[in-house]
Amino acid sequence: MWKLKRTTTCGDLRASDVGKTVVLNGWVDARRDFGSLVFVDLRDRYGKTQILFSPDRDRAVHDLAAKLRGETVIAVKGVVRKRDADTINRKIATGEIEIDALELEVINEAKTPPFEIGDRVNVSEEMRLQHRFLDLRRPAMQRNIVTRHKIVQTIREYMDASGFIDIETPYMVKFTPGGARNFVCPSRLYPGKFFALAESPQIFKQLFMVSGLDKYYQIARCFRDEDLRADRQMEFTQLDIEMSFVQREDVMEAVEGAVAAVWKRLLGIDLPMPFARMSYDESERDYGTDKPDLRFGLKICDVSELVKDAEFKVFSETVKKGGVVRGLVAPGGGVFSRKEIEGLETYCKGIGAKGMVSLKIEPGWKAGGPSAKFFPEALVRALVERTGAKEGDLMLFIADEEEKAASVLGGLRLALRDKLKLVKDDVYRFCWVLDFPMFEVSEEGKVGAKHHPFTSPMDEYLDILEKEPMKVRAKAYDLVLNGVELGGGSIRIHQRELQQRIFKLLGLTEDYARDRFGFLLDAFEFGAPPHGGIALGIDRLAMLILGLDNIRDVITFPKTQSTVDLMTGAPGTITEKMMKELHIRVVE
RNA sequence: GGGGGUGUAGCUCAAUUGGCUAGAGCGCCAGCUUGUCACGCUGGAGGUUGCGGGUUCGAACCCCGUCACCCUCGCCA
Repeated sequence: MWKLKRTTTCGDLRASDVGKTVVLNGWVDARRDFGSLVFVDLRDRYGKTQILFSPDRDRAVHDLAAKLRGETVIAVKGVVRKRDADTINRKIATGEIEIDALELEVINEAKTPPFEIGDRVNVSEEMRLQHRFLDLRRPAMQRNIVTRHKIVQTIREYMDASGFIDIETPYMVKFTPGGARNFVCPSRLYPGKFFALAESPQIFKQLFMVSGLDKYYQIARCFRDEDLRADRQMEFTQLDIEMSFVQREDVMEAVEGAVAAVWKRLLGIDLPMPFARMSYDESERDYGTDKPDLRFGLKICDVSELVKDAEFKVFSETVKKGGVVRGLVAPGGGVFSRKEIEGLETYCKGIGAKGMVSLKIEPGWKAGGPSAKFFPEALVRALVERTGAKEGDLMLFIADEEEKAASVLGGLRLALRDKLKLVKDDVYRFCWVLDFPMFEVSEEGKVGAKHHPFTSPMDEYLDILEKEPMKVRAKAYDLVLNGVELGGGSIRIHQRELQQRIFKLLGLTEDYARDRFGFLLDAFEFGAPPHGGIALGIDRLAMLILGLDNIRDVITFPKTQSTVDLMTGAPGTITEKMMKELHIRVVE
């Protein structure tokens, strides 16, 4: 039990509080010992306050303070005192005052921490995750957590004000095929049967619409047993939304409002509305991806038509075989060394390219580089005109089948963004990507849903659904920010017959579809309204607002890339007894 | 499962072509210090160079294997 309970925090006191007797609680951030005078910076979530321990005031208190170590939890009672003009610390909010200590209580001593608690030292992430409770004591991490709180708070206020209601859905659900792998939970009551952790609240929120609850939202945790990335954790948080009697513009408008409210509150920025819109085809063609980074140019150009009869066989043969030749311009890339250009080609090969052709633009429509001799002046002139290249630039071309050329150039475009430092901080370019294909073909040739199987096809494609499924476009939309997919959604199917047609196209037998989704199909027969929604990644949103490149810094206890919690050691084994009770056995 | 990067003191890093007792800053310990605020000064302790094996007169450095962390492809409807 400790005696001195705080009357204020370490971030509150100002010159106007001079003369007050206060009690502060907190952690020793630093101690500066002058033999006689001892200064202690006391820290809590709200800030830092300097405490002065003078031997003239109380010898015993001073001597105790001289022995304080970093991170010890203490309580100090003292008088707020104005600092002399030349000893004011402009770097901290409480820098005009200090506490003249009368009493000191050591509440809990601390061992020397494995790393310094502060923002100025770079500590390896491994070390931080192992001692996350100390890492979270650092001001930078506290700022991330508070920002995340403010984002969620702003969203909740906005959603409530817009008539949305926060409704919870189960996390323990029935396994659903397709999509992300589920985590599975055995139950002692059902041998051989398993719950699954929800990969998303998708079906439940659709059923809310059937129930007439309309305008649903939830800040929901989702669980997916897939490999991790810088922007992916096995459990993550979504802003999940579903609305009835809407078309896609209605959903997009609602999301834009919520996002704009967040940007206004957190960054003071008025986002231009509505956000940019782009079709999936346009995005793939111009940016080589379905999540374009619009903060810089470097659009991809198709030059197939210009080179189809060229002497340069790599180009002409590719076009004759039905492929394409596309390229982009690296501004000022004429100065790249041969090694740098080779580096770019290696990068392209790493993401699936057969090769990369580069042409420097030299004075007088001349081309430079190893392949230059194959490019007569007229062709160079045409290429330059088509791509908009200028003297001193470097044109980079990929010849391949269309999809491959697009994706390689999409990657190359981002590599050039980083290499040439083409984007500034604090620029936010939102974009909706629309008109996604309904289906995609996996490597094994299986037809799968591009978004998910509940997405509605666009009306004009209903007739060719079975005949030419790959031509069908969906009423789906993705929200993209600076090349990061923030979220996606769609107008859903609300008729049993259409839903069954889609299941069938995806290769689900009627029996299987009924077993897994029977309740949904049934629901559609009891008066299902047209509805649609979206889900946005809250972790990614927080990451982008904070200018971070890693989702783990906005999650309190994240897993490593190998899905391990370095602090708790999870996952761990369970006892034989538990396994028996759960009717499960480990098989090698 | 594939590709790439990293691993040296408590922490962050250095160590020339394979060659001196493996160093520095911070932190830690002791002492000095009445206006510091990343205090300063003096001294000190601290190393299985991730782990295992190999090559060599000699390995932090080269080779093989392995582990951990990071980035990435596949995967993430």
